[in-house]
Amino acid sequence: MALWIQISAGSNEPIYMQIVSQISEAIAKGEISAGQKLPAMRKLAAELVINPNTVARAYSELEQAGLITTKTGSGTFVNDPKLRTIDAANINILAERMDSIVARGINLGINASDLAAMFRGRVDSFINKSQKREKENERDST
Amino acid sequence: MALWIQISAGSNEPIYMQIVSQISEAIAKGEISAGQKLPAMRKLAAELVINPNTVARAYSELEQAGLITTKTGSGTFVNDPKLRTIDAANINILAERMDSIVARGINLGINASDLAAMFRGRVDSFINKSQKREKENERDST
Amino acid sequence: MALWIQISAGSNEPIYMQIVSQISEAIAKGEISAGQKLPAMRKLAAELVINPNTVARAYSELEQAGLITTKTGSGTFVNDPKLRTIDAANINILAERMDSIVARGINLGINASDLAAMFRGRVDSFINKSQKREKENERDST
Amino acid sequence: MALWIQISAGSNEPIYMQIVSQISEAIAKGEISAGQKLPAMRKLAAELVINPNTVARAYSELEQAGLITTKTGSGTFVNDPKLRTIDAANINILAERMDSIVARGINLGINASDLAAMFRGRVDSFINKSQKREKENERDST
DNA sequence: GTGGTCTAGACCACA
DNA sequence: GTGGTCTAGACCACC
Repeated sequence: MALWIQISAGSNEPIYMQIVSQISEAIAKGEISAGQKLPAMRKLAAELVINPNTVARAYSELEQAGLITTKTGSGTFVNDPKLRTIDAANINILAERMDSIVARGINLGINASDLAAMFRGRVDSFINKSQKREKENERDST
Repeated sequence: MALWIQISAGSNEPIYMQIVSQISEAIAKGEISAGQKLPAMRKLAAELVINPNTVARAYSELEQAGLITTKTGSGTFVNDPKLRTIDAANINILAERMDSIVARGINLGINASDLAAMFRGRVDSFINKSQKREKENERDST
Repeated sequence: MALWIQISAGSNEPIYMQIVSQISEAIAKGEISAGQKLPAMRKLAAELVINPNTVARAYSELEQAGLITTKTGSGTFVNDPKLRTIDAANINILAERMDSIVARGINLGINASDLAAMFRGRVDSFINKSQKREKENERDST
Repeated sequence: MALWIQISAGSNEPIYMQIVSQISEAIAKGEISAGQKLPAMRKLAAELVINPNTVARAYSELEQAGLITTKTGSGTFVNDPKLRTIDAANINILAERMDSIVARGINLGINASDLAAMFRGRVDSFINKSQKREKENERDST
């Protein structure tokens, strides 16, 4: 399995947080199963072209959250996946961020339906990329 | 009109950003109309019990976003929305922020159409508030 | 490469603006090229014997102008000029600044064609410096 | 003679300074001659829709510079017009401001000849407005 | 090491 | 009264 982690340098979200989010959500969704070995920190750092300390911090946060365990000398492994639910708190945060974007768009003079259409477009392009990636992965593993 | 701005000290979002968001949303909703004077920096700072420099920074961001104009010695005023232009750079920034939200939503396990519907809902509630506000203004001025 | 920035304390122009002007002119002339790292805020502040916040403000203005990008923890870098877009708002601001100069020149008694010629001269000298710089860079990299 | 003073609210130059510049240059050019009465401060303030204190400050600066004299109860009068020359200092300031604009334009991606053409355009539009105003003045005085 | 945010308090320029 | 600038110094987050 190739690495699905994508970091965006321009984002406000710190790099280590992007890694934490993506790994923890992948675990929650079952894309990574219990007992599976995560990529070595240095390899991951090399692949993402970031500082190894940054990956170390991400793994450390994940371990503190109880999601993974590092065994010195052999690697880092996924713990028993606790089931996650879409909780109200996360939805609320998302809604607030959406409100902020809506206000910004309206202030820029974009009308309501254009704004919604634009968002729909971003969602679609996101889905398309994901599917493309999945196909590539299938082909790679064949 | 009382002051509607509410800041939460414990939040991850910096104080000046909370002010920026709330004022720009208020402008987008029409709660503050063009030409209206914003509270004086020092007064607002005193009311929110924060440093005047923090308010100054928020106002400065709003000015650079083209939403307000400061006239030294007389105050800070909301710009005419007609003066605002939709330029490519701003659209791109908006698109990036949308992408970030989409990724977050998908990571949370929300499917694509639910996400788009949710956004559409936020836009609609935004518009409804604006229209309600307009009606009240009409009634007040009658 | 030594530090070329020179600030004059007695000037009417605020210090942070002097820094903004000098850096943005240096970028326009190609004296600093895309991807290059600017001096760290605190180091520059120490060298110019001013407060780090003043440098921070200058860098912040440059970032909002789209000329540089700051990456927390690693530094501040000059953007790729190709990423910059010519939008209507910026053109309008430029036009206003030109109008201000024209009025000033006319008030000083300079006639219209002399004024235009003078401006043309400034543009040419600007371009010449850029080209000279490019040639030096070519020779250096040979 | 109508009032030729034009103030621009959006300018960085303070209003009182704009008045000082325009009156002093008008005196230098002989558009206002010695002994002539300047408009009353309150009338000028009303016409320009600004605070009377601002006009008072401008007149006060002009008096301190020895260009005008206020006689309480009768008005403000132009002193003997000292001849002014276009001095090097002013030209240098103008050149610096031009350089700043050139850098900004180049940074925005505008090429050299477009930039010069744009400036030429602003000069022309300035001249046209002046001539139009002169014609109106002629018609008014007929 | 880097930048980001905030405070406290000062002085100035402008209307 | 208004906003604009600058300093000194603190604490935090990130790489």
